[in-house]
Amino acid sequence: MSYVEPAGKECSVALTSIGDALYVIGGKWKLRVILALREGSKRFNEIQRAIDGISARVLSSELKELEMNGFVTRIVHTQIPVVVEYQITPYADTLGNVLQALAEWGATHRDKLRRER
Amino acid sequence: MSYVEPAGKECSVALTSIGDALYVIGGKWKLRVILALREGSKRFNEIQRAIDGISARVLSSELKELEMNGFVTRIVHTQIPVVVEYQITPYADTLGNVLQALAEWGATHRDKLRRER
DNA sequence: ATTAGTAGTATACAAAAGGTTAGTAGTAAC
DNA sequence: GTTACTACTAACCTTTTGTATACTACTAAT
Repeated sequence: MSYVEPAGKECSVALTSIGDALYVIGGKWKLRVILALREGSKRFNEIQRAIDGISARVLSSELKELEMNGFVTRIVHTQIPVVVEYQITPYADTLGNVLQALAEWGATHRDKLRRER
Repeated sequence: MSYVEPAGKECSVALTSIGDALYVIGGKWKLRVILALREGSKRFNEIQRAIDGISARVLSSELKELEMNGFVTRIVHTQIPVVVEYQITPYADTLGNVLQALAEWGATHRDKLRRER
């Protein structure tokens, strides 16, 4: 019973990797912001209008985290008034496979739910 | 400025699919439980011992949700004492691509973080 | 002078997620 | 008789996450 399985190591590596991934892109808004910016750079209020239901406070903190994690660049144009532009980075594109796998699985899952009721 | 982009529809479909996926497998423990059961069926306390830090209360609710979503089967052996076995279903295996994409991206992300500091 | 737009921040609150502790009911070993 | 195991559950607490509302400070148009 105090036996440790040999296959456990690879599995736990995968597990922490998955944990890292979900830590960074998990939550209610992160992927929405990334997807909104995939259409092109946007300013703060433009993003807020593009994402239904997000408040300024939450958007602000999401953008900060996304910037910290290297998904988004904040570009300040010192005009009058000051305009701030948010742009996704090439690093955000490395999420392509993840987004595709999630989108595909989510779609088939939704189909399954519809068939079941 | 009140322009609505043509590519918006496909994108929002992907978005809701991703939302559905994260709704079901998101959170701190869901994937851990699934991965723990991938090694083989386990009883309640065995799962709890296999997953470091999960409490009985949380494990219980995670298992209920996983069962509701068709990822896990609950098998009651009416012995003395009553033994309950949890088993993943074939449907849980459809998550293969998602898990792989997440694990791969998470690993490269972690490498990137290590290189940066 | 009022309204609207720029990009947020401050404060307070509500809801959801997760954690801690203790307890149930039964059996079996020491 | 005390401890430990089976599989949980109830009550309560904390942390995280999200919402609502108001506010700053500046400019430009009406």
